[in-house]
Amino acid sequence: MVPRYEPRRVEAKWQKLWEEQGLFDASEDRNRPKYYVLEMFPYPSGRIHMGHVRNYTIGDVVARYKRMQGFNVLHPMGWDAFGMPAENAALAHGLPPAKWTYDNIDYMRGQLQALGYSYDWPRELATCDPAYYRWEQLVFIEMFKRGLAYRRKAPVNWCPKCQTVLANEQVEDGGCWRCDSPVFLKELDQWFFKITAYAEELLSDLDQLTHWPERVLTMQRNWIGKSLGAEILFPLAEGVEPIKVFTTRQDTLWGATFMSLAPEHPLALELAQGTPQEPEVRAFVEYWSAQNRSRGVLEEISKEGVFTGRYCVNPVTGWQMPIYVANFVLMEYGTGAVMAVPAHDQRDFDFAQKYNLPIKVVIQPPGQELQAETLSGAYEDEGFLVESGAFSGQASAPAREAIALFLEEKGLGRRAVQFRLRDWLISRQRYWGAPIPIIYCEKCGLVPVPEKDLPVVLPLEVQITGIGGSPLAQLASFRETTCPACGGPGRREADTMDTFVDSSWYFLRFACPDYQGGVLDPGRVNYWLPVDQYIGGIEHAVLHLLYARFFTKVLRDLGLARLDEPFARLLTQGMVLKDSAKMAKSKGNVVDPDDLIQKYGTDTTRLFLLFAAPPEKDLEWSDQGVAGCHRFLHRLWNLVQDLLPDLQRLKPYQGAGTELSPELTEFRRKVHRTIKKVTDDIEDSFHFNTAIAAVMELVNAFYLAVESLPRDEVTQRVFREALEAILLLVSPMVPHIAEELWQALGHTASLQLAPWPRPQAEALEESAITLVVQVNGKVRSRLVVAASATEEELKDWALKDKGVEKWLQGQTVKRVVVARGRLVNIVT
RNA sequence: GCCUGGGUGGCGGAAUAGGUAGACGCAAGGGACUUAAAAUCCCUCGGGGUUUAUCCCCGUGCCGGUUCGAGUCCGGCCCCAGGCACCA
Repeated sequence: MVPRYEPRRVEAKWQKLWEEQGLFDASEDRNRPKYYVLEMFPYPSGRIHMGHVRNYTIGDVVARYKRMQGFNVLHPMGWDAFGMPAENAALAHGLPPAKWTYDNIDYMRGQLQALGYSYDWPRELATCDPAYYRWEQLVFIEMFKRGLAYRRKAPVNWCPKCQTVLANEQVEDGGCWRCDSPVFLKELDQWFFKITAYAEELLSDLDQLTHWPERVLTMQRNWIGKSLGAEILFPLAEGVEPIKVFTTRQDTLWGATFMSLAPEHPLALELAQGTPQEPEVRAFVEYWSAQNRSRGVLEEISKEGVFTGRYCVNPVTGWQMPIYVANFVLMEYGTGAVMAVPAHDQRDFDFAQKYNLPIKVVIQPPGQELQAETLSGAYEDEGFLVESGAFSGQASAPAREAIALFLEEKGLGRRAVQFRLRDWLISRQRYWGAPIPIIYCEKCGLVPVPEKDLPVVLPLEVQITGIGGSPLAQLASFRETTCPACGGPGRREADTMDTFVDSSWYFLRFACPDYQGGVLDPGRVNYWLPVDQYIGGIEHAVLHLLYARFFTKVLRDLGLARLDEPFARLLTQGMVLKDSAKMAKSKGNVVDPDDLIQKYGTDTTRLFLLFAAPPEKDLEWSDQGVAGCHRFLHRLWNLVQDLLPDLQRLKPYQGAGTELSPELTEFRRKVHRTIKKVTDDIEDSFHFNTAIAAVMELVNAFYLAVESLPRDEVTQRVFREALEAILLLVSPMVPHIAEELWQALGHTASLQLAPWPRPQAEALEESAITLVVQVNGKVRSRLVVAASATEEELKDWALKDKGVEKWLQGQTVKRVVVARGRLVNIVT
C-alpha cells in the first residue's frame, strides 16, 4: 500500500521530532564558522499575515541552507511587543494591554511553529518583559550620564479635549483621530537621543555596507543629508551681534542683496522693535509660528514675508541688505537665517520679484551672459564668478573653497557642515512602553534611577481610559518615590520610550537572552555578531535600520560590544500583493496563512512564496499558482513512492566503477548541473525562484528517464543518487516532505544535519555540444559536435554544413567568428 | 525638482561574461484514461506569412550608436513604482 501525501500529518510529525531533538538550538562553537541570520521580529498584532510568512520563509531557507553548508547557525525569534495597538485594544475590548499582548504572542508562536521555521526557541524574547527592558533602562542611564540622552522643550501634537499628546500618525486632517477636535502644536519637555553626535559616522560607515541594497543606502544618505558650506556673519548696522547664516553657495556671496529670517528666529521681533513695521512683523510672526508648516502643507503656501525695518551689511560688498521675515525659512535647519541671492536661488528670486528687491547676477554660465533685467528665473547651476572682487573669473567649485578660506582669514565666517538629521525624540506620553528611568527632585533636578533599583517596572494594574494622558502620570503609587541622591521626595518620569528603542538592540540581546550580569555578555555577543544576514521590509529602510546602527555604535562606545555595524548583509523583501494591492483587511484581499496550511500544508505555502518571484520584488498572489506548487510536491512524492521498492536497499551511484550508457550519462549530468545551479542561485543572490525551477526541470527529466531507461542495477543506483540530491536541494525550502521522503529511503539520521550536495566535475563534463551556426548574425543551422573540437574544426564544419549552404550561395565569406562551445557566425 | 529601482508572451517570471529571447510555473485550447466527474498523463501555446518545413519575416518601452552579433554596452527620450523635498 503506497502512502498518500498528507501534508498535515507529515508536517506535524517532523515539527514535533525536530523540537524534541533541539536541532535548531545554537551554542558557541569555535570549530565551525558562525552564521547569524535574522528576520525583523514581528509586532504581536494578533495573527501572522502573509508578509510575515514570506519574510520568515526566506530567512528559514537561508538558515537551513547554511546549516547544511556546515555553518554554526543562529536563527532566533522574538516579539516587538510594546506599542499603541495594545492600548487601543484595551480601550475597545477592556482587556489589559499585557494580557492582550501575551495572548497574541501565544497564538502567533503557534502559527510560526506550524509553519515549521527552524528557530532557536529557547532564545525567544519579548520587549515588554521587564527582564528585557531593564537593560534598555540601564543603557538609557548610561547615555544620560554621557549627555547622549537629554531633555528639552519641543513642539508636539496636543489634543485639548483628550488632554493628551498625539503621534503624528494620529493626526488626521489637522484633527484628533478620536474626537476630531483641532490639534495644536504645544511646547512640552521631551527626551531626546543625541543621534546627531553620530551623524558623520552613520554617513561614512554606509560605505562599508557593500551588501546592502543601493536604494536603502541612498535613502539613509538622503535622510542624514550632509551639506558642506560656510557660516557667514552679516554685521548689523549698530555693532550688535551679527546675523549668522549657513550657505552651501558662498560663491554667490557677492550677489546677496537681502536677508531672510525664519518667523521663529529670535531676532525677528527684536529687530522690528520700535520700527513702524513692528505691528506687522508681530502679526506675521504670530500667524506663521502657529501654523503647521509640516510636509504637505508647505507645497500649497506661496512665499510671503514682511520687512523688519532694519538692515544688515553684506560683508564683502558693503551693501545695506534689508532684513525680512519670510515664511519659507526653516528655523530647524542651519541657523534659521538665509542670505538671499535672488539671481541664483529660485525661492529668493520669487521673493525678490514679489517685493521688488534688487537682483544681481554674480555667476555666469559658460558661454553666456545673463542680465538681471531679463532674467525669468534664477540660474542655480555652477558657472564662473563675475563682479565678485578678487574672485571674479574663477569657477564656482574652486571659488567656494577660496572664499571660505578668505572669510576665515578675515574673521567673517568659517567653513561649516550641516546635517538634515535631527536628534531622535524618544519620549512618549503613553502607557504601554518601557518607563524612562528618571526621578525628578526639587533639590537635585533630574536623577537617574540607581542601577540596583532597576528595572523600573511598568505597573500592570491600571485603567486605560484614553483620556487625560498616560495613566502612569495619575498613578500615585508609581509616580511618588524618593530621590536617590538626597532622600527627599521625588517623582518618577511618567513618559515611556518610543518602541523603536526596543527594536534598536534586540539583535544583540539574542546572543545572550538569559544574561544576568549586564546588558550584553561580551563573549557571546562578540562571537555571534554582526548579524550576517538581516531580512525585512523596505518600510524600515530609514527609521529602524538607522536607529539600530546608531544604538550599535553607542553600545560600542559604552564598551558593551565590539562592532561598528550590526548588519553585514541586508535583504529587503518585497510586499505580498493581491489584485495589485497590498493585502489589507480594509481592502478585503487578505489570504490567511492558517487557511492555506489547513488546505495545502506549510510546505506548499512556503514553496509558492519562494517560487512566485525573487525575494526582493513584490509578489502577486495567485491561488492557482499555489495549486501548481502543490501539484509539484505531489509529483515529487509519487516519484519517490514509485521508485522506492526497487532502490530502497541500493547504494547511490557515486561516479566510479561502472561505465554508464550515454542516456544515463546525460541524465546524471542533468542531476549535477541542477546541484550546481541551485547552489549558485542561493549562494549568489537568494534567487529561490530559479533554483526551484531548476529542480522542477530535473523532476520532469526524471519522469522521462523512468519511462525510457532500462531498469538495471546501475540505473537504479543513478536514480537513487538523483533522488537523494533532489531531496537535499529542496529540503531548505520544503523541509517536511523532504525529511519524510529521506527517511522513506531508509535514512535514520535527520536530513537537517545532512551535508549540502556538491556537483561532481566529471559528471558535469560534456562530450558533445550543440553548435549554433549563424550567417550574418541570424541562426541558420545547428550541429552536434564534439566538445573537444578545435576552433579550426568548428569553422570547417560550419562552412560545410548543408543548412547554411543556401545562405552562402553567391556570397563571399569575409570573416568567420567562433565562440567556442557556443556558436559560429559566418559574415559575408 | 533630486535620488534609487524597473519596463521582456494572456499572467508571474527566465536568459552565466555581449552569443539559440521567452526556461520553470499559471491560465487557455486540443487529446488520452473514465459510465461521468475529479485527479493524472500527452500535445499546442509571442505576432505575421507561405511553397507546411530542420521554412521565412518581425518582435525585449521609443529613437539613434558601437559590434560579426545587443534584452544585455553607450547617448538621447517616454512611461511606471518607491524614497526625499521651500534643507539655503
